[in-house]
Amino acid sequence: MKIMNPDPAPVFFEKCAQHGLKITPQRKVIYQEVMKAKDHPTADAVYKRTRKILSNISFDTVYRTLLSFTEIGIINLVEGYGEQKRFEPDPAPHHHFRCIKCHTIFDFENDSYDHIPVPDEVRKYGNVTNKRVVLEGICSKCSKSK
Amino acid sequence: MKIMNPDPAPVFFEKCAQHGLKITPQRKVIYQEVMKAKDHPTADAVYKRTRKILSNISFDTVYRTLLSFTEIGIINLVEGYGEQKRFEPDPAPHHHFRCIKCHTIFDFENDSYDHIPVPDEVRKYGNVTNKRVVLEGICSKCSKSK
DNA sequence: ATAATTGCAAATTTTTTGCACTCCG
DNA sequence: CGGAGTGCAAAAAATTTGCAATTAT
Repeated sequence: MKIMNPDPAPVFFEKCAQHGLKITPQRKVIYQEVMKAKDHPTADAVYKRTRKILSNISFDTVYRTLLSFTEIGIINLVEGYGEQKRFEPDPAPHHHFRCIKCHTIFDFENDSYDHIPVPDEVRKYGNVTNKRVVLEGICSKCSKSK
Repeated sequence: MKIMNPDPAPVFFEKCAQHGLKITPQRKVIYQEVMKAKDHPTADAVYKRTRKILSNISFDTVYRTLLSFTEIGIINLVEGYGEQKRFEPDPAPHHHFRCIKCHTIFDFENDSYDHIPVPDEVRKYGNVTNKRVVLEGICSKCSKSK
């Protein structure tokens, strides 16, 4: 027998319980689909993927659920330049190379970047919970197609 | 006699000439206003400021002009999370502390951040033209108002 | 002269809000 | 049962596109 919709990881249930979010079939599917993503999907992309499983789920539910997940720290938002929101399912610390033409974000890991010190000066602004190095430039694909 | 609208800095004329952008009164005013900004204004904010000088300028002109300026490198876009675009008039290399609650961006300079090396691994993605460290957290104002 | 730019308007796209119905706890 | 969550719909906000009149080179 094939398992069609295995339950999400325990962390999902924990986080939801911690923050008083109810477990619904929609949320389970959205969680699975967004965590499965290798890219940085938009809400619309997640919506399209979830529809293959829950054919009558609404975009609003997906959109609001992704925002909820972001609030409780299950996923994150990644930086863009005023385009659509993009979600980051990967919780491991990592850094970004962003193409300024096509807006693709390439993830990479770098131990020394992870450990850059927070300047004292910044402490006055607030409490740093996240560090990321953003490198920008033109990706190889875009520099070819000219 | 009072100088009402002094000409923009020479770099403005140079950059425009370099990229074939024509010098128009609108562009001169938009340039002056955006460069004067101490914050990271939205197009709408720049529009409101330019209207005080050119009372009949349209939002579209401001919006498109800011995008043009971004393309030719007079100003930059700063990273956000899918909100409105925000423009960065400061050309000096600097880094950002972003409040994840109110989305305020605090600029800071840091020499060692400026000089972090680009990992070899990243070269395969494309050519890096810009480096920025983005620190995220909750700003002191937001952590008070709770 | 002529090609770029502007202003206006409309069309898209993205995000937010309201509300009745449903369902989880 | 009661409040949180969903789906539908509409509203609001932001961005993009088309075009005729204007203007810089």
